[in-house]
Amino acid sequence: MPVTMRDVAARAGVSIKTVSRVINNQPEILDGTRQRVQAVIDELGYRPNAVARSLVSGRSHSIAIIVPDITGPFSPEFVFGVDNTARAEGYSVFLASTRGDPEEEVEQIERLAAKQVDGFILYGTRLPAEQLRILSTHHRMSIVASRKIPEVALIRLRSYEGLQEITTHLIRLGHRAIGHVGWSAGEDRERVDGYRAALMATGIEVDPRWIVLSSQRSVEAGHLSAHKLLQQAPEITAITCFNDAHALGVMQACEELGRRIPQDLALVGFDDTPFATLVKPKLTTMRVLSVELGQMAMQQLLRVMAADKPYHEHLEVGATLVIRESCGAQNATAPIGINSSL
Amino acid sequence: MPVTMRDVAARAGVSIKTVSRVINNQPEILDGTRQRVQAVIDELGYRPNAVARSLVSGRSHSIAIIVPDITGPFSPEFVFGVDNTARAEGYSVFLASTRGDPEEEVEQIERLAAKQVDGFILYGTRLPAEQLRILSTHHRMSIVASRKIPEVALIRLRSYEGLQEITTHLIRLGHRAIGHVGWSAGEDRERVDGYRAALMATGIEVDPRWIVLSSQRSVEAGHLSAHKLLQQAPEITAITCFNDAHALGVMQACEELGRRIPQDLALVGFDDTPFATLVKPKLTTMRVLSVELGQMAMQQLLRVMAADKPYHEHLEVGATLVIRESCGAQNATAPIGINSSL
DNA sequence: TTGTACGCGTTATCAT
DNA sequence: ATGATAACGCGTACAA
Repeated sequence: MPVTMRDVAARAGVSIKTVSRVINNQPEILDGTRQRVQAVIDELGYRPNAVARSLVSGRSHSIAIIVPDITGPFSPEFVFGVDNTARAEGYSVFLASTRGDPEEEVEQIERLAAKQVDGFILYGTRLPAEQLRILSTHHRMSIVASRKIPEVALIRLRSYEGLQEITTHLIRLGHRAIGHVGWSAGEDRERVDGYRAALMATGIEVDPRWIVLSSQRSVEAGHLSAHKLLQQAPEITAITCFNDAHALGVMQACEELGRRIPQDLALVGFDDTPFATLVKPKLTTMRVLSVELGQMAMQQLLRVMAADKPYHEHLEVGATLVIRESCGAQNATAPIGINSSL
Repeated sequence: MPVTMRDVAARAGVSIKTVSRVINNQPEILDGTRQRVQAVIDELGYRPNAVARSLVSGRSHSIAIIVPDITGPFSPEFVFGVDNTARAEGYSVFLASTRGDPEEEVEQIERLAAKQVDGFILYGTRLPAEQLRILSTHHRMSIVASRKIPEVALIRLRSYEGLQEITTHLIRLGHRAIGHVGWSAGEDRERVDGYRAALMATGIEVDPRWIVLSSQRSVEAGHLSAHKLLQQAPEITAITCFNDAHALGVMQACEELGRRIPQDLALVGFDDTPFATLVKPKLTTMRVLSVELGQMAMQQLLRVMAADKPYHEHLEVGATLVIRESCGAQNATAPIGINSSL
């Protein structure tokens, strides 16, 4: 049914190869024939079949992004960044959400590998390091994570250092009993660990009651965790959070409990989601440049795909502390949120 | 380099066709041979090449979602809904952001059509109705929009009726001078028009000064529009908005101008983004079930793809008024936001 | 039950 | 400069 090169060739009275030359702008061809063939192409509305091309060339000019949850805090921005760079380089983008299920992650990789995608970007993968190393030997991929994963192409988000910085900031403001509303799944515990490290570095012993972990990253999860935390450790004067969503949940809980922020309790988030500037008090948090992160990941993947041997590379990306109102910092400055557009 | 059916066949001492039968679970085969072949498949780590399959079958088991902006207010949820249903049906999903550029929209469709995707979902397309009609004859597609578009498979979001309902609600609360902070692009003016219609139905003449349109849909755009609106028409006592982002911008402006919400000014949004319940006062808005919308679109596309002739179908999806605090309704109830998870 | 041979639409290698 | 023909990896008549 669709028009093929053969149809064009027949109609133009030339061979298939000549049509191929015209399509691919190859030089060895008379201007006359080229124009004649081009005319037929336009007339018949011929469009090259990329699948047939892929079969021959072995390259699909498609890549895949695997994310746990596209609706997550900055997945959309990340995907946007990847998508931009990908298209600029002539790649189409497959997107797959795995709901944080490691098995589904593997399934999707298999399925898309069968479709001959040229590369993968794994964002916030839940797979263990060893499995990622093996996958990296079978498929070209760039991994974006907070963990350190050996022998892969990785962009590491410095979450650990981020929470270290946040916590240290609170310590400098005079806080000693600092709680953490956190999250954990698989090997990813960077943020809690950064929080712990900062306290220990100052010689403060971390009371286990100060930490409440959840397997969710929603506002509601933060809300529940905060209630539990403030009940079992009422002495705390500051709370660090896994992300802004958790922080917002904490704010709700504080309102219910009558604890004022920042007077009675200092609070900091992580991610600098658009919410941060829209709540009262404005949320102190760590800013992550997600769009840029996506661009970096795609660029790294391009290098991985271009290399003819296994290519490992570790890049690190920091998060910057954005001091607003919720932490009660004296010299509070309030930068304009870059994520403020819906 | 990769293992092919031929390799498996040779190693197992059978023909290619026999391997094919094992792969596709066809019955006419001895259990003995099946197991022997399967063993070789596992041993060699053979994986079928979906590209070659596509070339033969003409079906790619891939579909494409085209959105103006993946980071938009409910694009992620929509994509999530599509993705879920798609995977359940064995489809992989291409995603392409067009930044609202109609030309890029067409380019992406062409590019992905060349890759033989089995269908398209166009979400919030900026293309004119006539062009969409033509595209629908060339490609299987489901279109999600607020407009009415003839002769295509469409899921229409009842934005017009939504703004009608919102505005009527405000009129019932006693407001007469009602403004609109809006957006327009291409043929899509449903929301302003719904607002207008409601006022006119009550016999209120719409003062042009009451309407400020912007080409952006960000908080910042709403902020600017609100300043302009309140300056040129200070008499208004209520504002309807294109979306929640605009409404948040209006809130910022009101704070700067010292106009209290809802006492001095009633305010309503549209979309019921997670923000809505997190700001003070909580935002009255229209809820759109984006995930479900995505599922519907994919299901419609499945019908379009299954049909052997052009298949047109018009579905409509409403938005529900969620009354919170910002509109100053007496009998305010405050449903729990369903979008509250980050 | 199993195998042979051809076709899917394109690119690439050789001739001419 | 152009063309015949063989791949690419798989499915499918049709034959054995």
